[in-house]
Amino acid sequence: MEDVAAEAGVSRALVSLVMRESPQASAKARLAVHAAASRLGYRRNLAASNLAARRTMTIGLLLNDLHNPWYAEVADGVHQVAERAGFQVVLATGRRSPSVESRAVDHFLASRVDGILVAGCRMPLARLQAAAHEVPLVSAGRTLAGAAMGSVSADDALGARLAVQHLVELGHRHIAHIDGGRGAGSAPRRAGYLAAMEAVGLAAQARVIAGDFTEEAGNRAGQKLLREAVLPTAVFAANDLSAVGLIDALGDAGVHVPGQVSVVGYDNTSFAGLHHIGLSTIDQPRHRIGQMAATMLVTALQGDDGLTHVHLRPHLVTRSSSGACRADG
Amino acid sequence: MEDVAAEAGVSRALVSLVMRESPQASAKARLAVHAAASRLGYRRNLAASNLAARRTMTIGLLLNDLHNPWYAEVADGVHQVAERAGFQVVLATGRRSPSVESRAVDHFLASRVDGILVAGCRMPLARLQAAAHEVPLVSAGRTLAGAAMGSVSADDALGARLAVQHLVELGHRHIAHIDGGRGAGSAPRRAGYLAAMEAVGLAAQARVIAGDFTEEAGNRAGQKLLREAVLPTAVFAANDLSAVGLIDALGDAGVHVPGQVSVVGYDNTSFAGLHHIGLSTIDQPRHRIGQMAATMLVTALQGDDGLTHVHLRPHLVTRSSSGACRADG
DNA sequence: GTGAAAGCGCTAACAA
DNA sequence: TTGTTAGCGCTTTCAC
Repeated sequence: MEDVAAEAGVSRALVSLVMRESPQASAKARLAVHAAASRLGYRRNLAASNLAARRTMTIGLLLNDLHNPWYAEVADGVHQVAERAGFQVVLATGRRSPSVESRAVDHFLASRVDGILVAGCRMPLARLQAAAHEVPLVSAGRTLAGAAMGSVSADDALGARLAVQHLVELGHRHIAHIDGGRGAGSAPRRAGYLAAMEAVGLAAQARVIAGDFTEEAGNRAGQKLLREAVLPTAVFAANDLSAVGLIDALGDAGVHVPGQVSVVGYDNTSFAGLHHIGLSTIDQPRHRIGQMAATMLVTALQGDDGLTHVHLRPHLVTRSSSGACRADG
Repeated sequence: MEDVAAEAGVSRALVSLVMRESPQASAKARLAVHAAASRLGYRRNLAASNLAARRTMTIGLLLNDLHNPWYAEVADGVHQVAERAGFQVVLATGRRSPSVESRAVDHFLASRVDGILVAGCRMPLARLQAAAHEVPLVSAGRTLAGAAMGSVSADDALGARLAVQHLVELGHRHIAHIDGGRGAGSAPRRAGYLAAMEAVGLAAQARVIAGDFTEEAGNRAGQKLLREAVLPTAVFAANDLSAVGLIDALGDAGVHVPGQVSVVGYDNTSFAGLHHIGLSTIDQPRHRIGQMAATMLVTALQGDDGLTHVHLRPHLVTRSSSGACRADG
């Protein structure tokens, strides 16, 4: 920095101001300094800068799983908001492992990020709670009841209700549900399904088949249904993958979708939109989740400590896997 | 740190040693210091530490697009190697935009990462070149001819050859290719296809149809083929998405796959393995690419400056979309 | 806009 | 093992 000041023929203090993009520096000074800096190949040392300034203007974003495009969309929303507010986003991945997540959070904390955003994270609540006491923390995608932190997620129970309502409107009464076992979101989706069936007077027709969010589980569920006396006229699967597995099992048995059985999935995964599959499904406002979570965090960082828990509305996407109920339904 | 030393009843220097996991600290000292640290809620300030040590033991990994699972697998390979070597990996995403990529690299450089890994990046070569002069840099997934940097990628021409050979072995002679336009990897795949056709004496039967790596393009290509006098008996698509679009178009026209037309894709995307699709395709060793790239970078960081350019072998994955040539082929 | 001075919290080199 | 002594490269404050 010393050298840059000399090269530009100004003071060290001015160089510092320019590098920080302070409005106190005149336009010509700015130019002179930048020119000198690039001539010398100088660039500010963030470690030194952060150390002296005692803040980093950085937020750490922990993504549970890079393989899942869900997180990519949340990250897009986060980046958008954070950058507009002048924060750098640094990413880390938990690779589906709580201990890796935990180390990532430690790294964020050691790096003195100004705030932390966790997307779909699985580490123990107590661990997160502890982190939240060091720095503002918001969870995206998973509702966390913890104190001192915020969360933004989609309303899974509502999503399930939308799926059931859609099928009911198509005339279906025998609507089964393939659930997601102990997976994330499985419980509220199942509860939402049961509540919705009851609300339309179909509690007696409700039927939950165990699954685990895999294609394989959807396939098994399909084979199970096919062995029974009466085939339901519609199935609501807890995610798209099991919906596809189910459709496959039905197809192998010569059962037409949606002619004989309608199918609705959940998540609006990328492949759901492939023409070849055309799955009706429930879409989560992933981008909005990211935006809101980032907004909440940025607001908290700016002093207005308004960490709350918000639920966003999912919506139905209708494609070719759902249709009118068959005659004998 | 001062406080921790007091609390543990030891010297500041020892605390520093313990926090750095130096073997010079005795086991009991280690325990005492850790206990004191957690009692006081102390954690090392990485900014200060990096500043004083003048290295960060960190490598920056720039992923071109989080939405593409390709990068997730590369990242897995990178993490695995980097962590074993004691490096922290910090992630950033280019969001498919060269300017965003460029800013991410600037941030890495300002943070004084020890090395940079770029996966599938699109920023101007000159820009990367400049970065490579500040710090060791390796490109994964894209071969970069630049000096002072390494690269690890898959051999696309070989992948195309594998696809053609597979179809030839099944008895096909009329093998068309839907290409990827100006997309990444499109050119070598097309060239590999043409070379392979020529190598087996089928240069006259070679047929390239323009595409752009989308499902829509595959669909259009299918409709185009269907309008022609003779339908090829097999099609090699430059990626899975266009292969699926093609299969869809064929299906709509009542053409059976693989009974009448065999289809091979490229990339082994997650949906290719769905039973419902069952696409034969070319798989890239994504995980290996990440591992090798990280290994190359770590090696360079350890002084043995062996940055080179390596090509890894892709392989064929056979599923249900390819089969014996139809009788009149 | 400048210059000086005082750290930020840590590592590193050395002597004890 | 320990205490000491210098910085690392920057921001901040304050008087000028």
